[in-house]
Formats: sequence, C-alpha cells, structure tokens
Amino acid sequence: MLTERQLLILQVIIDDFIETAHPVGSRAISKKDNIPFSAATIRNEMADLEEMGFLEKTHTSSGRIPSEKGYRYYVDHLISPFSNQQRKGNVIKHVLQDGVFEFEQIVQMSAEMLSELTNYTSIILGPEIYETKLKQVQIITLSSNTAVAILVTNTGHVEHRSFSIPKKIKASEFEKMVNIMNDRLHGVPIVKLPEKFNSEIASIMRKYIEDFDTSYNYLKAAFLADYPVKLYIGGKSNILMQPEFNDVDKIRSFYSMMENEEEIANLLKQNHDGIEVFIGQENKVDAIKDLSLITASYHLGEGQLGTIALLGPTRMEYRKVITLLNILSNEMTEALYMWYKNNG
Amino acid sequence: MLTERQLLILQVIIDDFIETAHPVGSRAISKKDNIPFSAATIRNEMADLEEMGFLEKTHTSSGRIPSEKGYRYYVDHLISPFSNQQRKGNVIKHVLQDGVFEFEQIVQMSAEMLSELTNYTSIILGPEIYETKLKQVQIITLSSNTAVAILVTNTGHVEHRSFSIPKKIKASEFEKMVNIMNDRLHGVPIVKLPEKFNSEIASIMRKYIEDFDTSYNYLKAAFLADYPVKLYIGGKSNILMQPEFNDVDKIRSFYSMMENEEEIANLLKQNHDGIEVFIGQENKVDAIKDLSLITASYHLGEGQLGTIALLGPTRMEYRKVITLLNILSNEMTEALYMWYKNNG
DNA sequence: CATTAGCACTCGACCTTCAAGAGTGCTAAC
DNA sequence: GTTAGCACTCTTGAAGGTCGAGTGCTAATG
Repeated sequence: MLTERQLLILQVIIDDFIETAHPVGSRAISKKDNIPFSAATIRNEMADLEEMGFLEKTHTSSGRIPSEKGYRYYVDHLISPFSNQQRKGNVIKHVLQDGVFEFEQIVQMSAEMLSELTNYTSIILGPEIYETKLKQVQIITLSSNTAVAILVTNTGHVEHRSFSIPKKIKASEFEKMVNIMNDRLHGVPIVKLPEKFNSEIASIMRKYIEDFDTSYNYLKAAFLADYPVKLYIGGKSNILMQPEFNDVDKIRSFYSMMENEEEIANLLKQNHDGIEVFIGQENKVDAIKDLSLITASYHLGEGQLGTIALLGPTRMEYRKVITLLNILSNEMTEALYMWYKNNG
Repeated sequence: MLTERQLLILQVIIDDFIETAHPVGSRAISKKDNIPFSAATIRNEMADLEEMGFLEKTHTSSGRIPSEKGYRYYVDHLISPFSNQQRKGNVIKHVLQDGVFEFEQIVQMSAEMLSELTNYTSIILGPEIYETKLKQVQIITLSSNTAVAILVTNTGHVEHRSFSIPKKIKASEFEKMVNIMNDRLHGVPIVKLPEKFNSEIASIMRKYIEDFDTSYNYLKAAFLADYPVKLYIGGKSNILMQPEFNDVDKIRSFYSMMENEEEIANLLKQNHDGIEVFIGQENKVDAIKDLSLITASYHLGEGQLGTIALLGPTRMEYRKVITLLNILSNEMTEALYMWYKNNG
C-alpha cells in the first residue's frame, strides 16, 4: 500500500518530530543523508501521506506532524524493537538482582528506574494480592475492645486492619478461630479465600465457637475485605518537562486524573500478554486522550501478576520505550520468579 | 505605630486581594460601605503604608498588593481567629467521630477533608511511630531462607519488613528471640527500642541463643531500622486552581518538591505547640518561598504526635484557614485521645 | 490642617500593522 | 518520474497606538 519511499519518509518525519517536537518541512528532510530526493519530491509524497491520513499540518503552510494513525503505523510497522536491547538490559538486570529481596521494593525500584530512563511517568500496577497465597493470619488484641488483624501472604506481603471487638465475644474465641483459619487456609490463594471461608471454615467453626454468627461477621470484615490495589507511580512530574505540557489546563487535567488511583488501576488492568500501545484517542479515559500509554505485563509463577506502564505525550520515543518495557517486564518476571522459587 | 485608619485600610486591602487576586485601587476601597474616606485620602494612606513596607505595587500605576510584611502584620494583628468556629467545628466533629476507629484512617480522612474545605494542599505528618509503644513483635518464616518481621504498636500501627535468614541460623532460634523480645519489650516506647535492646535484651539473649552475634545483627536490621515517616497529602492538584499557578515553571518546581517526601517531612517537623504561619520567604525551603505554609500540631497522650499543615499561595485565606486548623488539630487530638484511651 | 477634587502622567492589556521566514502547492521544464 | 522555480499562506515577533485603571501631586475646601 505504501511505497518504499513513502515508508522511508514517514519514518524520517516521525523520528524527527519525536526528537524535536517541531513540524517537519520538506527541505529539512531532503537534506538528510539517507534521503536522495529533492524537497519538491518530498512535498509530493507528503501530500499523499497526508491524504492517506498518516500526516497532518498544524496550519496550511506548516511542516507536517504525524497523525495518530501515523504513529500507529509507525509502531506497528516501522519499529525494529530489539535494536539496542543489550546495553540497557544489563543496567536493569544489575539493579534488580543486586540483593533486593523485598517484593514491593523490587516493584517500586522498577517504577523509579523506568521513569528515570525514559523521562516519562511510569505506573506499575500490582502485585495483585489475589494471585498470591495465604501464609498466615493473626489477631493481636490492642485493648479490651480493639484488635488488629494481620494477614501474611507467601510473597511476604502484609495486610492489616484494625477493628473493634464486640463486648460479648471473648478474645479467646477469636484465638480459636484464628487457629482454625491457619490450620485450614494455609496455602489457599487469596482470591479463593471468601469461597473457602464460606464452604469450609464456617461449618467447622460453628461446632467450636460460641456465638458463632456475630464473631463470623467481624472476622469476615477484618480478613476478607477488598484490599486496595497498590499503584507504584514514578516520575509524576517528568511529564511536565515535555513541551506539550506548556498548557496549564493540560497539567490540571493530567494531575487531577493522577489523583484518582482507582481510575488508573482500571485503565491498566489488561488481559493481554506482552506489550500494548494506546495512542491518543485509542485510550479509554478522556483525560489521557492526547497522551500515549504503553503497557506490559509481568508474571509471577503462572498467573498474570501486574502491569507496567508508561505515560507520555503521543510524541513518545516509542522505539526506545517499547524495547525498554520489553526488557523490564522480562527482568521483573525473572526477578520475581527467583523470589517466588524461594518463597512459594 | 499604625493609625486606626491605616489598620482599617490595610485590612480591607488584604481581604480584598485575598478574595480577588487583583491589585486593589484607591477608588475601589473608598466605595466600600465601611470606608468613609475619599479615594485621594486612601491614596495618601496607601503611600504611607507602602513606605512602611506593608504594601507593594506591581508597577508604578497599579493598585496595591500586600507585601509579605503586610501579610505578617495581618496574621499577627488583624485576624480575630474564632469568628465562625462553631459551624465548621461541627462538620469536622461529625465526620471524625462517625465510627472511624483506624488510626491511619482518621489521619487520611482529616487530610482529605482539610484540602476539600480549603482548596489548598493539605499535608499531615505522622503519626510518629516513635511516640507509640510496642505491643508485639512477630517473625513469620516464608521459606527456608526468608522471613517477614512484623511489629505492632499499641496504636494498631503495623510495620513489617522482609529479610533473608542466614543459613546457619535455625528458625527456632529466631523464635526464641522473638519470645524474649515480647517478654521484655512490651510497652516500651518505639523510640527507646534500640537503647533497651542494647542494654537489656542483648545480654539476656546471649545466654540463651546459639551464634548470638549473627542473629542479633539480623534482628536489629529487621526490627530497629528507621521507619519511614508517613505523609498524608490531600488535594495536591487543588493548588493548581489558584491563579498564581498560571505559570508552568511554578507548577514544575512545586511538583518536583512534592515528590520529595523527606524534604516535606523535615519542613513540617516542629517543636512548637499551636499554630505557626510561614509566609513566603519565611519558609526554609526554596521551592515554597513564594507560598505560605501553616502548621498545627496534634497530640496523642503526652508526647507530640504529628503536624497538620496547609500549603497555599501567600494570598491565602488566613482567617479561615487558621480557624480551621485550630479546630481540626483539637478535634484530631480529641479523637486520638479517645482512641488512645481504648488502646493505650 | 486634614481632607478632597482635579489633573497630568504612567503602565499594562489589547489591538493592529508590518516584515521576515518557513513552508506549501502548483506549473513547467528536465 | 523528478525537480526547479515561484506565488501564496500562515506564524512569529516587533513596533506602534489606544483605552482604562490607577497613581502622585497640587491646589482648593470645610
């Protein structure tokens, strides 16, 4: 559909625009080393590319900038993703394997590294607690009528929640229940807890525990509530350095979106494996319809565990970023796999 | 030093400027109901007030705006702080006492409420874990060579840290040590832990534990490390709505400061009781030298526990904000006192 | 003698005009 | 098919002009 020359010109225009953020003119292109055509020829080709929807003008006599369709084509066909993988791969590997052993630390560090390497905003979703397994539960009483419930997973993740104990229930009863839970629920995936709780634990407890129904409700509230998804965000202010953020209103809407963690989490939750690129309008959320979002998934054991994402202007260094995310998601999967092997 | 009339005019100018963010002219003032003087008279007074350093001009023929000295005087002398306390006090009280019992939840909610009520950015520091007392420690092994250390305070605060167990130490040894710690350290203020650890625990453990020195180091690393101070920030993007943030560079520097939580924490740590106001240059950190910071402390039991702060433009609604912080810090102290009574 | 009216003056905000420069589209020549 | 040439378009920035808000000063006033 596109001729060789058109491909070349499209690529050069997008590369140039990504670098400079300025519209690209025919003369500038014709002067490049790998372009043996005159400016007039380029102009003709650019007119065709514009007609096909790959390029746009900011005004009638400006140079061309890529359209979203142009970026899409670029990402799908013009990127050779594994160009400079080696060098950066090593950097990441080095940091990730350097004696870090705390799950959440690995993730947080990755987010920061990512935003630093790219100068965009990085978002890492997860680790999804639901994929992990219960290691142990615990109730520690603080006073006659309050206690804190603690839940530890096999990944070393700790969730805790304070709650008040109704007067008529004895602390010793809670202890009994905790023992039963530790006995029966060890190794059960967190996501299966409620189900297992209802089907199995409830009937056992009913036999042993006085005033079972009241206690049961408290227990459920303490241990089975929805745990908030954890978001790790790096370089929130990086994106402000991009020239497209010279508009105060854009900044406002960007930051008010970033405050809504739940929305972001939903945005990132994806089922696909591998890397996905959302360019401008392709995004589902209005607030980032003029940005690009690139997501990759990382794994732990079998189930998908979480998502790494980068948010930047549509004029993003797709080549570099995609390569980087590819590497990082693999590195994280690997690092977490080692962790998992030790702790699963 | 200042005449009655000058005081009145100063107050009117600042009130007006706080409301509108526009320089205030003599004619506008003379038209107000409580001002029986002509514009010319006002002009003379304004010239005097400017000479004394309370007012400034943006250019030779503009209206006046308050200088930082002007704000300082306004805050120190022209505010009657407890004007509309009653109404808002009730709102806060209502929310704070509405069945909330989780310490950190109280704080987080207060931060959000505060930023919502004021449209500025609220920052709450603490609760300082150091003022609280140890309730219980716990080590849960995840695998043959990793474990998670959990520490619970009397406030229901839970700290945890993963660490790896050296091969030569048996898990049972750690268990013994944990038992000793729970025995001896229950009720000890967190801040005194290291001291108590060295003076008392070490010698006891040495008697009972094989290969004490190695284990001891791991234990120290797991339980005695500096716990990061927790910051609760509300309405980060509120401040963007202020007209003084129409400058992209200001936004950049503000947000890059807000990413450095440690710096913020240091900024807020204060020994004073009660409310403190830092106007513009009075702030110690460059990034907020054109903003105002208002801090108040809240308490738990005896020791000071933390700081509530509001960050906004120097053109801040000091009257409202100071009243509000006053109330909120009292409410929080009260709410936390009730919590403490139940859990201390 | 403090207060005020009057007036010349200043400055920012906004608009228009103008020239320069970058870039295009089209036509005609190669 | 490719390219040189040229008229045309549009942005950008500088220069100039007007308007309005507001000041400082002077002289008149109660």
